[in-house]
Parts: sequence; structure tokens; C-alpha cells
Amino acid sequence: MTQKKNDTRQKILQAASALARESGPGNISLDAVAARAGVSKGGLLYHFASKKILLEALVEDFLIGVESELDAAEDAGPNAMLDAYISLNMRERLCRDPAASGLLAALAKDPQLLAPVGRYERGFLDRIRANATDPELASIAFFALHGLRSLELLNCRVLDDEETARFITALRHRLGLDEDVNAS
Amino acid sequence: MTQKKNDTRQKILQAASALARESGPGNISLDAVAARAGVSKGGLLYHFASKKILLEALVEDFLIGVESELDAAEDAGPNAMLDAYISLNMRERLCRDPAASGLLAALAKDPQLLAPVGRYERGFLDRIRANATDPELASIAFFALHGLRSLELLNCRVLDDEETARFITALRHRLGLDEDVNAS
DNA sequence: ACTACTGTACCGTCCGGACGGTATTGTCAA
DNA sequence: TTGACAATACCGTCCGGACGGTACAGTAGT
Repeated sequence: MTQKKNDTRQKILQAASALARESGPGNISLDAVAARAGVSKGGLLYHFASKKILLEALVEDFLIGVESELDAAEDAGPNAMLDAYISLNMRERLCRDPAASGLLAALAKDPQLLAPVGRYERGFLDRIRANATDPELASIAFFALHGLRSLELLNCRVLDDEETARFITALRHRLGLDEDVNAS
Repeated sequence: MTQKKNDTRQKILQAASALARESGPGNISLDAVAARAGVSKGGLLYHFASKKILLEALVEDFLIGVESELDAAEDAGPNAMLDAYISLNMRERLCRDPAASGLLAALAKDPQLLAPVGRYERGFLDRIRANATDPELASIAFFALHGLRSLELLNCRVLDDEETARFITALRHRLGLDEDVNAS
């Protein structure tokens, strides 16, 4: 059944990124991922024919997630893209084990696997800028969010949850995103 | 002599971070690092008794570099810290192979190795804020710089050199760092 | 004589990946 | 409807290679 196959696939992907976060992006072995996902190594290899393919899927999954989020905010008024991007980042932050840790796993193995990320991120930034009332400030916010996340990915909690919330509020305030009630 | 020993040590550290950047943070083997640094494997292990110790040194080296830079800007007037932090980031960006890629190598192996980074970065942020005329905006800039660098580390060139320069100029402008001639 | 290495040989472990097997679930002709 | 077959969704094992680390003998500079 296609549904079951897809479920297992997602379980594996999630297991991989969880492991990447916990034991280090360079330490995810197929055995460990299989065990974590509750499938055998053979089963894992059935879904992803090689480790490289698994890592590529991890990257693709992340990118598609962001893109679909931005798509949903298309034509929803000025700054809607940026707004969506911010709340996406916040949601990812809430659930420990952000999807982005899969990116690090891919990077650890082979930097080339991240080639699509550059293109996509550039596209995200362009879309956010095009939709922003103050593109320059929007860029700053875009990079600030990345910075916040990168420190998160490095496992160093520079800001705690409350400070982060305050920071985001302040950022949104400067962006003029306070009044607009864009349903998230 | 301590001088020569120190030179070799630095050569090894630099080789390790260069390799981390080129072949992926998870792929630096002791053999490869030794070859790149132009020393034998025995020589490498003479300086760093284990891979873990090498990675710890990589992290420490990075942190000390940043800290000494901030120290130099202490008591150099308002916003001097932030200014120093910005130009440090820019310089690191110019030389390909930023020291920060050593952090990724450490992370790939064991997230725990980055424990000191969290403490230090928090300290950096606090010092920058304490010295800034607009602490809130300084925080935003701090994270934006991290975001810029993280995308750089991920090997995705979201902004090219010129765009980055423009971005930094704009950021400095908003921070009111235009007029002050703080010697870098 | 000591420091700072080089070079070689080697060991144990871990990991990616190939492979052979298997149970379950459709699919379709007679 | 049933028997024949095949595709799907796995499991368990095994192997070759890479890697971290050890040991040790030698050596050039100071």
C-alpha cells in the first residue's frame, strides 16, 4: 500500500534527523537510523537505496516543507511571506528536533548535497523581499532568523525560550507586523 | 622550540578546518588531516593525542580568536564591540575557509564538544549589547551576522560578495555605524 | 641528550552496502 | 472462488574497507 510505504518513509526520515541532533550529524549510521525508526536495515535500504539517497531525501524534505509554507502565504497581503517565514521558524523551534538538523547530517557527509539549499534559500529570500514593505529590513530579519536557528542547531542555547520570544516580538515590532492579523 | 611546535600546531588546526570545509565536516580523518598539514600521522598524534582532543582544540581556537578581538575593542567607545564583531565576520568571510568550519567538524563528531560555544556566544552577545546604543538592534545584527555565516558554512551562497557588502553597509547604516571612525 | 618529529606496521571496530530470504497483499485468468 | 503468480514491504547476515589508535624504531636539529 502506498500509504504505509509513505508512513514508513516519514518515520525513517524523522528518525534520521532526530539521531543527527542527538548523536551528532556525522554519526548517523544506517543501523542506528533503522533501529530508531523501528525497521530493519534491509527495510531501510528498501526505502532508500543508499545513504546518500537518504540524505538527499532529508534535504529535499526540509526544502519542500519551507516552500509549501511560503506558497500558502502567497497573495496574502504585504509582508505575509515574511510573517509566514517567522512563524515557521518559531514552530520549528518549539518542536525539539527541527527538520533542519537533517541538513547538517547531509553536510557532514558531503557538502555537495546542500547544493539545492543555496538555490532554494535564495528563492525564499527573493520572495520574502518582493513581498515586503521594507525589503532591506526583511533581509536583516531573514538572516537573523537563520542566525537564531544556526545557534540552535549548534546546540548552544544563547537565548532561552523567553528571551527568544521577546526577541521575536521585538523583531516583528520593528517590521511593523504587530497590527496585521495574518492568521498563521 | 616552542615556536616551531606552535607553528605546526596551527598548521594542523588550519588543515583540519580546511578539510572540514572541503570534504564535509564529518569526513576529516586523522590521515587526511596529517597529509594536508604536511606532517606524519605520528606527528599529528604527537600534538593532539586523540581526535577528540584535536576537535576540542579547533573549537577553543575559534572561541579565543573571537574573544581576543572583542577584548581589543573594549573601552573604545559606544558600539565599538559590535563594530569589531562585524568586521571580524567580514574578515573571516574574505578568507575562504573560515575558522568556524572547525566548529562543524566538532559538531559532526559529538555535539557535546560545542558546549563551550554556547557559553562564549552568550558572553559575546552580552558584551555587545552592553556596549551598544541600541541593544535590541544590536541583537538583531548579532543574529543576522550569524545567519549570514551559517549559510556560508552550509556552502550555499545566498548572497554573492557584492550583495553581502551592500547588506553589511545597510546594516551598519541602520546601526548608526557610518560616521564613527572606529579604526578596525 | 632532548625535543620534535617521520615512517611503518598493525589491531579492533564500525559502517555501508549487497544479497538472499520471507510474509503479506493484491491481480487476474479459468 | 480459487489457484498461480507477482509485486510490495520488509528481515537478517555477511563482507570489504575505512578509520582511530598504538607501538616502536629511527633521525635531524639544538
